[in-house]
Amino acid sequence: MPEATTPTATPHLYLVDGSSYIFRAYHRLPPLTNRHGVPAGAVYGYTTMLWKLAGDLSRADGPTHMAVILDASESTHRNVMYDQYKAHRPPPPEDLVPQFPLIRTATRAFSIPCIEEDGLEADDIIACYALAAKAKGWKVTIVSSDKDLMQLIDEDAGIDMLDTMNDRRIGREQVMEKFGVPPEKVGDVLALMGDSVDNVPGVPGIGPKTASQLIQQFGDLETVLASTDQITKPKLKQSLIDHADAARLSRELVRLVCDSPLPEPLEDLALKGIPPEPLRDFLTDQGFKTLLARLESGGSVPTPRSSSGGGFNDVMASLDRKPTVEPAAPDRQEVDRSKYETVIDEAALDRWIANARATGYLALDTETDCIDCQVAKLAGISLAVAPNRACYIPTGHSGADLYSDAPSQLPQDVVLAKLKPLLEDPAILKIGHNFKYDWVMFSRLGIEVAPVDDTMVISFDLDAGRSFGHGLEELAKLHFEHECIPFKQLCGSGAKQITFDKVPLPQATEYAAEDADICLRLWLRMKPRLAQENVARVYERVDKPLVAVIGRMERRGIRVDREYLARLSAEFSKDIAALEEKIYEAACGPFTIGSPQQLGDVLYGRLGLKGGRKGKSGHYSTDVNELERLAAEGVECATLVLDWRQLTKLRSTYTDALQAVINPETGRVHTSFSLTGAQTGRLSSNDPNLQNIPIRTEAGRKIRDAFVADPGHKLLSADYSQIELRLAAHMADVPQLKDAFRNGDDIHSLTAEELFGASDRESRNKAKTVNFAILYGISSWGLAGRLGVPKDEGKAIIDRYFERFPGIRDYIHGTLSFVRQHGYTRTLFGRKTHFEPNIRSPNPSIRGGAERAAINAPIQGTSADLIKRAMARMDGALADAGLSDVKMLLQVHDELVFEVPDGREEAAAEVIKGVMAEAAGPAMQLDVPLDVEVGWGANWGAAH
DNA sequence: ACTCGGTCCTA
DNA sequence: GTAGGACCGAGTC
Repeated sequence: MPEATTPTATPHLYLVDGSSYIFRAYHRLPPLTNRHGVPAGAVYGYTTMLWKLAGDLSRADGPTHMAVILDASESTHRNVMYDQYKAHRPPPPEDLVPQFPLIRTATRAFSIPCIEEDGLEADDIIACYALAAKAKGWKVTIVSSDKDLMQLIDEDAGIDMLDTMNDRRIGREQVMEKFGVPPEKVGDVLALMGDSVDNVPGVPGIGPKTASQLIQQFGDLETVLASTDQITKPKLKQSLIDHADAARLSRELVRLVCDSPLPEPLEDLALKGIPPEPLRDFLTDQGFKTLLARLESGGSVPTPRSSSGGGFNDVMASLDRKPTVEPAAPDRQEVDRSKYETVIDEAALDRWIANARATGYLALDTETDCIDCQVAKLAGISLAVAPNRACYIPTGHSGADLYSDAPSQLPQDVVLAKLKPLLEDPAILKIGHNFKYDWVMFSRLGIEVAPVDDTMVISFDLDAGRSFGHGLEELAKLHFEHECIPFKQLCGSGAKQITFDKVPLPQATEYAAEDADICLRLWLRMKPRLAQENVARVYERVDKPLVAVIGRMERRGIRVDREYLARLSAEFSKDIAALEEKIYEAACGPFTIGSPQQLGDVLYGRLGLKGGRKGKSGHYSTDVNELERLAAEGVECATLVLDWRQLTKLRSTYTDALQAVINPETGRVHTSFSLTGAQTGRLSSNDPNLQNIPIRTEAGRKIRDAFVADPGHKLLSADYSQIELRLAAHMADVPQLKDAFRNGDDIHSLTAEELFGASDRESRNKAKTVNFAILYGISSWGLAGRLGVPKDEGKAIIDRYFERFPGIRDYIHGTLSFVRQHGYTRTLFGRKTHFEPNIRSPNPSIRGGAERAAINAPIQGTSADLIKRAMARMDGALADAGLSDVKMLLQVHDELVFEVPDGREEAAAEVIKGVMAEAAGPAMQLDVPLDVEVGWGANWGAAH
């Protein structure tokens, strides 16, 4: 029995210096990302290292005990000694920051204990464990290459080091080779030479060579300092005399603290094997396919050395080992839903309010009976003040059906009256996830919540463009590997779905309090990153203020003329019916016109037309280009279908749909704007989308007329003229374009002159297309297609454009080289959009797409920043001008729509124009003016 | 009841 | 060539 031999073997403790490892792995490995798009190069390096170490478990001299040691906090006893300690260390690279938490995840996945302790650096913890193990006669291997730790090497006592980066064992001999002194003298050498990274001062003028030589000659630091009279070099002598105190301080700074109590007893670090289960999940989740394949193949699953033949059962046998030691840092505590409280009496509510006041901030979340916050009724409110300290306050729960009683709960007005002073207190920060929803709910209940932080917006400002969304559940999984209770589990789905107010309080509490708890944890985790990753300004100054501004716009809604829409619907229906008859006649029989599949078969099959293109689905393409081609060839059926499509589109998407979304209480349509909907920083609009109301065609334009002002008011529309081209001229620094905008010249005519030496209508149209192509990330192929010319000619035009406007070429090259290097682009106001991993894809079409998007993102994003800045200031500027009854209703990317009392149009126009035109200042001075065109009328169509 | 591709509306 | 959302038919569960 091999087991019989195990107890007699000397225990061997491996202490892994995780903190120093990831810095080195980061700099040595390429900037990989995991399948979530989060940088994971260092994590991957770390994982392979653990894998290798785990493999040593089966070796005769391999580890029996193992722990990973991490740095817990910034401040240690060394800062007390010397306030400059590590003071000049630059912040970690921003694509390393998101990897820190993953290091713990990886360690946990291997079921290896992970130790960190406030106030102690990893080096000190390692020293404590090394000496404790030595005292028991154990062998110790320190897995690190940190020179400070070389002080601990003591081969006679069985302490050595292992540098996994180059797979090298470090013993006394290697230390002698490096420092010229034995391990016990390394501290003296380090004290003399200092360390610029940790800001250990050392003695000026003394580097590794001199330090080593002096210690070899005199034996230790104190003797060196006492023997300056024997030193012949005058500079060196003086420096040692002048900086003796600095040398003594340095000696203390590099001394390892080894007398702290062990955070975990040595015995608890026993490691018999690596259970495959959490490891498999981790490797899958990160997309580390090579390691996963090795795990699945079973051959190289790390196995314990005590096992007879290794293999699966032995691995599983180690499942009963003590769980991974996890530090109790605030956001790392496991979510424990049993700690949540249901608040149903006033004393408890008062206690929670006092908790929040004492903390200074709270996370909160509202539960309602409906996802539309404009009509929803409140079911309850959850609060969280610290991880696992969360509660749910039901106020609107009813029984599960008509025959059961409502549960005991506080009345809504009591709860709101008690919460209102807290929620409106400017000294208490309220944190929500997608807080706009809650803001509108509270606003409807007469509470103006402020100040607020929104973790969804924070996540967006940090990680826009990465491969994960910004929903609470998704972020909980990503940042904490925590699975939230699915809403479906509580309320079901589809026809059998119940509303939240019918959920029994125990389950409702677990779900609702968890949301607030997770929101608070996300805030603790992400808020510091805003400053570290240099996006605090765009969050604080642009996006955060928009939460309440947009909440107000959504609450106001816009008035829609229902009868007018109904008449339009009827009109369209009549025309559609007539077209259908004609189409069936032309097609020799009825079919589903709305089915592209059937339409393709009719055109190219039954009617036998030629030249059809098939897409990847194997069906004929029947898009507008194909139908227009056929129509131009005189195919009547194609013309009819085009008309049919336009009218059915208008009817289904607009005239019918808009009538259905008029809020019965307000008689208005309340869209929902998403702050995180567009990766470039634009807003998006849904339920209904009011950012795609038709304008280009005659029939479509009629729909704009359905958006009307309240009686006694006008709708006023203000839009930026050619804002993206202006920004391109500024950002790419193109003198001709900037001059043209300053002089108010026609920009497309100027481009036509430059490109073609003429500015007739055809040349101008071509130039206009080229200008847009630039904004969208040009390709000769795409431009040629748009212009209907051969690819060569497209390329020639682009070349001429770059020749005439070299700034544009430099902008494109500069943007691409930046995004390739950093993985993201930035707007003028600092907004980031990430493009990893696609910007590095080996697939040219994916990479090309990312490149075009990256060229466009700074321009589109800056435009979004500008109008957002204008919106954030608008209500205040109107109020200052005595125009607080002018209401901002809609934003359509470069346009703002207002409702203005009759007679105030001119005054409002002046203020609005001013705010929009000055939106860049004072932070930014643009080289081009921002022109704003304003119009007003009884309806939106007339306001243009 | 859900997802996907095709289509088409906007800036 | 950029950025979105909505509707429909058709295929899947």
